Parts: sequence; C-alpha cells; structure tokens
Amino acid sequence: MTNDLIDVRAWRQFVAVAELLHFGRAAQRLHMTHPPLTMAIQQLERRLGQPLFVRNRRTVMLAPAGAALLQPVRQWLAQGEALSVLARAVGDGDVGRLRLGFVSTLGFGPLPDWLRGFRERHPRIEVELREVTTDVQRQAFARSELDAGFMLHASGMDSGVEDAGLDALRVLEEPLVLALPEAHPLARATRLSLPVLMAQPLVIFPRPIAPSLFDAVLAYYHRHGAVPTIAQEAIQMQTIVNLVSAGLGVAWVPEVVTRMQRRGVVYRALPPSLAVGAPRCETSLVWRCEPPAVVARFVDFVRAAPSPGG
Amino acid sequence: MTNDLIDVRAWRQFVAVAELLHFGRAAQRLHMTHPPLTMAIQQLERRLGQPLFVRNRRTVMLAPAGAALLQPVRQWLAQGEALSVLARAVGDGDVGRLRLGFVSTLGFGPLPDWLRGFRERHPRIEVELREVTTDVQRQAFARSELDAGFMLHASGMDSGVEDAGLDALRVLEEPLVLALPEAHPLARATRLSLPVLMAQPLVIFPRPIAPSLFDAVLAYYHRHGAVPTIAQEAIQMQTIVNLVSAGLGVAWVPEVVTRMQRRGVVYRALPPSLAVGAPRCETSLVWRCEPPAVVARFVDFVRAAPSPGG
DNA sequence: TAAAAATACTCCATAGGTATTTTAT
DNA sequence: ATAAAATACCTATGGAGTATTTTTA
Repeated sequence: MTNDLIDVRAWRQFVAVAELLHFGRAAQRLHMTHPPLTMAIQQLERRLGQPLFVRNRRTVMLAPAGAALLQPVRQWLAQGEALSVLARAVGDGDVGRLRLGFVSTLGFGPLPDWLRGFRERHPRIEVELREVTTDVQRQAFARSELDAGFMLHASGMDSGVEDAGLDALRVLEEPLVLALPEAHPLARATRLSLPVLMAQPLVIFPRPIAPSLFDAVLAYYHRHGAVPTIAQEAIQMQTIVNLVSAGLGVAWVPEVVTRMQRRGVVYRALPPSLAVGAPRCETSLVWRCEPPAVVARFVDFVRAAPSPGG
Repeated sequence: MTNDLIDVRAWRQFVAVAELLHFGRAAQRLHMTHPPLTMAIQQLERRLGQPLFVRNRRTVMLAPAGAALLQPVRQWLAQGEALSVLARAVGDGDVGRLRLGFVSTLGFGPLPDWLRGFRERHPRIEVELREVTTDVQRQAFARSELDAGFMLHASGMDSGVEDAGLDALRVLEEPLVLALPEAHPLARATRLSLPVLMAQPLVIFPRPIAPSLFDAVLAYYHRHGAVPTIAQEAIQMQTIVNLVSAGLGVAWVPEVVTRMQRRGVVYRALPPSLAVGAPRCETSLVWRCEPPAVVARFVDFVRAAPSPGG
C-alpha cells in the first residue's frame, strides 16, 4: 500500500466503469484509453483490498464492494464539486459570514430593518451581530476581528477613519437631544434656560468611547462659559437613560434614542434659537478598504437602503 | 484553468495550512517541504478563482473563502476516508446487501427467527427478501439476481445443485402431511384408509416448480398402484390450503405448514405403518460457490442457528 | 472470429525536492 | 537579524499513450 490517499480521479474512474460496465466506453467517457484505466482500477482494488468488479475477459460486473460503494462515491464526488462552487459563491459575496459591530444607539434606529432586509436578500450570508462601542470597534478592525461596524462621532468632525485604511459611509446625521428626569423642573419649563441646564450634573459616556462626540458636548458648554459637572459615567445608552430616570443628572443623547420611551424620563430637543453650535452626531458604517465581496454586498445594501437621517 | 478536478491532495494541503496558518509547519505535517506547498496552494487558489489565505511575507490568515471552506472540506475529506473503510467492511462481510430468496413454506418455519437474529448480529447487512419458488430461484442464481435462497426438494434426491456451481446446506428435513377439508370423512376417520385417500382429487403445485418433490408424491401413489387425479394446481402454499378448505381436494404439504391453522382445514400425518416410502421433503439453503463475505456470513449464521428439523 | 480485457513498454507532465531571494518584524 | 514566504530550477514518480497478447462468448 503506497499511501491510503485515494484521490478523486480514481473514484471517478471507478464510477465510470461501474456505470457503463465496460472498460472501453468508460475510458472514452474519461477521455483516456482503456489500458491505463485497467491499471488504475486494479490499483484502486489493491488499495482497498477488495475487488470492485468481477470480470472475465469479455464482461464486467459489479462485485459486492463495488455495488456497495457506487452510490456513496457518487454522492461524495458531487459534494467535492460543490466545494468549488461554494468557493466561487463566497468570492461573489453570495455566501459567507459578516461580523458586524454596532453602537447601541443604532439598535433603536434603522438597523433592525436593514438586517431583516439584508437577510432576505442574502440568506446565505451569516451576520454575526456584536454590540460594540466605537473605540472598541476601531481596535477590532485593527485586529481583523470585525468586518464592518456602525460607529458614532460628532458631526463635521473627521471620522478619523481614512488614515487607518478604513472606508466609511454616513448613514445618519441627527441632533443630540436632552434626556431629563421626569420630575425635573426643566422637563416642564416652557422655555429652556441654558444657564440652568448647564448647571445640571451630567450623565455621559467616558471620553475614550467616542472622543469627538464627548468633545462636541463639552465644547457647547464651554462656548457658553460653562463647565459641566459629570455626575456619573456609563457606557450603554440604556444605562445612561436609566441613570437619568433615577435622577442622577441630565444627558445628551442621539435623537433616535427617543424611540426608547422609559418611565421617569422625558426627552427634549433644543429650540432652534439655541441650536447654533449645539452638538450633533453622525453614525457611519465603517469597513476596511478593498473589502471582501460579502462586506461590499452589505455596504451596497446599506447605501441603497432608505435611511431616515439621509 | 487546467481542469476543474480538484483532488484530495490539494484539499488536504489547504486544511493543513488553514489549521496551522504556517506554510512551514503545514508542509512538515504533510511530509513535504514548503515550496511545493506554496505552489500547490497558489494553484488551488487559481483554480477556485479565489484567494484562500491573506498572507504577507511573514504571516498567514484565512481569507473569506478559506474560512468558509475549512469546515466543509474537513468533513468531505473525512467522508472520503470513510469510503475506503466502507470497502473494507464490505470485504469483511460486515456491510452489504443480501438478496435472499425463499420458498413460501419456510415463512412458517424458522426463517423469521433466523432473520431477526441475523439482523441483530449484522445490522449493516441489508437483507432483501424475495419469496420465490425453487425453479425460479435456480434461474435467478444463473443470472446472478440472487445471493442465497432457501429451496425445496424431495428427501434423498440430489438437490441438483452441485453441478451448477452452487453449494447447499440442508436446514430442514420433514415428512409431508395431508391437508384435508374439515368436513371430509378422512379428516375424522380413526384409521386412514390408503385406497380411499388415493382416490381423492389432489391439489398440488405444477411439476416444474419443484420436480423432485412432485415426483416423490406421485411415486408414492404409483407404489400403491394408484394414479392421482389432479383437481387443481396452485403455486403458493397459502393458495393450496385455501383450495383444500374450499373442498376441491386434499393436498400434501410440508409439516411446517401445519403451523398455519386455517378454518376448514385439518392436517393429518401418515401413521408409521404407512410412512414407508411416503414423500418427505428437504429445505436447503443454496448459494454460489466461493461466495462473497456477506453471503458466507449468512450461511455461517444459518449453519450455527438451531434448526428444528436438524 | 471478433470484441474486449489484460499486459508490456514508452513518454512526459507534474508533484515534490534543493537552493536562493525577498520582506516584514 | 531572523523567520518565513516566495521564486527559480531540477528530479523522478506515475499517469496516460501505443502496440500487442489473451481469452471467451
């Protein structure tokens, strides 16, 4: 026994002979002549330790081992061809896996709709969803642990993405609005007093999570000569709103978050008179340059999808 | 593209590199050096039209196509190895198909028990059961449409099997008994009158079905100076008994058939005084000489099985 | 006697080896 | 500086071809 590796060619030859029960015609079908086919079958039988065919010098019949193997071998060969097909499908972006990060705010926005639509159009692409903050997404991209991600940054700021070999597509642009404890006077005041607002303790994410957005909020305070007191930091938007509801302070949140209604919290947009220089945020879809087809498919889908914030 | 036939070797090389993510170590595992491995992977990628790995000169990572293919290819390779294992199993008689013929009488005898026992001991041998008369079994053997069969012939006669390249094993030897219509006087007579019996019309199978047995019955009549009137011929033992029940005549049936009780029919054995020269029959298991392992397994099993008639 | 499988041999394509180069860490 | 992949080139195994023999239906 040379080696117990029986290759596709040998099995194909077996199937040809088994189906035609004629070495000459089988060789023809295999685009070869019958002597090497005879030898190949003999070698295959030697390797298996079993006769596959019962033959006299005029006729060929299946031996028990041959009869038992014909169907399984056919099936195995078909699966082998399917592997090449699968490879092409992956290359064309029809099949594959997409590791998709997203900041929690987008969960309230268009993301669920997009995902449903994308799964419908590309059922053989498996989307692995991961809620990850903007900064962690950046690290994940560097380590190739993420294929695409929705991340947050302040409007107008460079998304800080071009330098890292990443591409970006803006999918949402919206103002930040105030989240206020229901019982708080500001929640009901007919006119929002900026000095009063800026005196409230703030619930906000830690700066490293999304520096540009953090800075945009602080810049607004500074522009009005104030420095906010940070009552509590929290990472998840859910947590921030919960803390507001508990009365720890006020918070600036992207407008989509208002879709998450919560007892004890009211949302309030800045009036147009105060909106000049007020912080706004963008949500961008980010991916590595020259993306694999699956990622390109997702980007194309999102680009074509109706996005509320333009 | 040379040819769209990607063989086992190439896929194995792919798996080695994909698992170790290191051409040098992968080559080691494949008992080769890395340059040909590099070339082989490049060729594979060319054939698939897809990169399988993303590599710089120091490091190797799975490309999307590679990641998608790794598991399916592993599985496919395992199935490929299973084919060789299957071949060996067939050769050893552990796996396969057994086309088994049997005369209907044996269905009342030990056959069901044997089959149950055989399936238990050899669950991966698929037994194809076919109720076939003795003469048709002979034809089927000649055409290789049957692997083994239980057939009937008269006791003491040569089973007519040795000349045809067949082997035989006697599994049952038994007298023929009378099947009588319930209402018939002979059914209740304390002493069986041979002249009366021999005057009754006979229900019997056509001679070609089992010539030696047919002749043995007629010889018994002739020995007593009688010639039977054949009322009706029928092939299935079930049918013969039904005809007896309908009063068309009497029949000689193998003793095992008495296990099939039927309204309107009584069975009666010949008394010892009349048994001299009375017809008896043998049931033999028959198979082609130098049988494949699966057939040998079955013969061995039957040989070792408890058989009522010795 | 003719059709088909087996055998004998010849050849070349390619899998694999050795030596060397390139490059990223 | 070094580890590791890529490249260049060589070798030889074995898969496929041509010619011939054998067998049996």
